[in-house]
Amino acid sequence: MALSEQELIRRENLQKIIDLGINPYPSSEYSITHSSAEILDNYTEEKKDQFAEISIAGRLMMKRIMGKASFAELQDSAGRMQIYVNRDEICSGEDKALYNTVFKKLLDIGDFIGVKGHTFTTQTGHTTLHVTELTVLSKSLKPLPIVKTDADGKVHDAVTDPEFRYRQRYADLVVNPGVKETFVKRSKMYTSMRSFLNEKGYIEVETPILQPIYGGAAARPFKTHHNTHDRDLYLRIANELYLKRLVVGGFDGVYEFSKDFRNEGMSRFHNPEFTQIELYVAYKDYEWMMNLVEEMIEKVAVDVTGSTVVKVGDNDINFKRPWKRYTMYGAIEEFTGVDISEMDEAQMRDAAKEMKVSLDPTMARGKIIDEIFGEKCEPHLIQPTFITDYPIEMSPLAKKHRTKEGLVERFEAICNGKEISNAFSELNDPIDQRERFQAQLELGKRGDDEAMVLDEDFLRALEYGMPPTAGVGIGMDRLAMIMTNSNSIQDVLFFPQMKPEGHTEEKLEA
RNA sequence: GACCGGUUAGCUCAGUUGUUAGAGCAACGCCCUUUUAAGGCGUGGGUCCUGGGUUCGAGCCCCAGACCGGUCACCA
Repeated sequence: MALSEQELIRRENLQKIIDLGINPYPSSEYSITHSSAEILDNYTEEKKDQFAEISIAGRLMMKRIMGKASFAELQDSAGRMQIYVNRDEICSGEDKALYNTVFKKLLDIGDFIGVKGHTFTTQTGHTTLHVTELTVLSKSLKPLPIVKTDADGKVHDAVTDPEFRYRQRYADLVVNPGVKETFVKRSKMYTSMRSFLNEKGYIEVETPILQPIYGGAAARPFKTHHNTHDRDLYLRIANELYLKRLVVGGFDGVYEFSKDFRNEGMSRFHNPEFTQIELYVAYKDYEWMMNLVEEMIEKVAVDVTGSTVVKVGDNDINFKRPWKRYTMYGAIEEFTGVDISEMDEAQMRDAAKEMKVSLDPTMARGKIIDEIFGEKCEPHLIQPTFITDYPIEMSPLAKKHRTKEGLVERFEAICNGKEISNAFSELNDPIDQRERFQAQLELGKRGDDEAMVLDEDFLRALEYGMPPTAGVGIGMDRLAMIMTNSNSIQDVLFFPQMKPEGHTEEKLEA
């Protein structure tokens, strides 16, 4: 790629810095006493002494040069603050090159510098670092987009092109205010859940991502090959079956933040790799798990946003316990006025037709129920809501309902019209489990490429005996979308999957 | 996968009825010692996504393709 005019000038500036005997990429530690935020939040005229000899480091993001003195803005990981650079103070001797040449001409927006000095308040009332010593820490060769924020806080020329933002997240993070905050919140979600679960004594574990048999969900996998054993392996679509093996082994509470991979379509709710937390607790059931999920996510909301009420688009979503609960049939009756619980497949088809829900002729009873629910109920469930008691056909890993024929002990948590969580009383009857797998195999033979595969080793584990267990999976990306008011999964993933850029492809082939 | 929209300077965007490509910021030069979307004067910078076509002439019209987004379909 040909370099732009500005890139050429930056390379020339780099060489000129070297020619002046300054290392543009020094290796020694630069000692920082404060972050920009620590200064801005704590400085007052009375505490001047505490801020008399301090240092900060970061990117130069703006220069306002006024002859022999200048203002500039330095951005560090905590924010941005103004610095004041005076020629005769950073160049106390005769040689004024550091100011006249290096600072004024050779330093560009995006360069990392470190500055030492004292804090003061300008005539216009802005806390500013008065620089007495300036060190070049790293030269930037590529111009960053310029985004400005005015006195009213209005952002001008924000980089909005999603392609730029997702492909060059590093630049998006530097220039767009608020992007970093999204990811800090995402991180806090993890911290919040970890502390919640650790306090209860559950153990965080790691299980294989490369699996000989993919299981625990219905999805198409990514396939890869292990040369040493000369066999195909799959990237996990879920870690459910491995965590249950650990429950068999005697861990009564295990969880894992699991990066899972599904070789399927992409949308603003789907990325080929995504993250779930899965948790399994022995001697519990799905009723117990509902209470735990409520409690945990309410805490997450408070830890991440400071409130149980989270603004998402036009909605205020309230995670305060208790959440609304419907059975699946109950939800359908609530939103359509039709009780389908006693209907056979043919009656259900008619009912669906009446509701203008379009069905595939191959759909069986369970699938029809799911279709009606997905069409008529799910989009209306904005506030966090539990839906319980799913048809058995769609839940091959869940225990049969203790009283209701044809259903399983399963719940999903729905929020903002989307599933965020899925849980069961886990099926621990090895004979029933084998039959369910076999039913899935039949589906597979009929061409369902998402049907589950029979996992003999998992069945062997179940045959040793697994205690009654409640299990849950929570979609971390979708929860992050809600907690950060993001409209797309790409906004809560640092590096969402993208098709390759044309010119980088050529380089790979060369 | 289908439909719709987008792609012009480093960034944000104009570009009329087809005839020499525009602005702001950024960059470069000069001035300026408390400015803050700093300011003043001046200058340079373009594969108009790619490839074909129509035309005397295409950023603009036509065809094909690439990438991005949205909606739908698919999808636990």
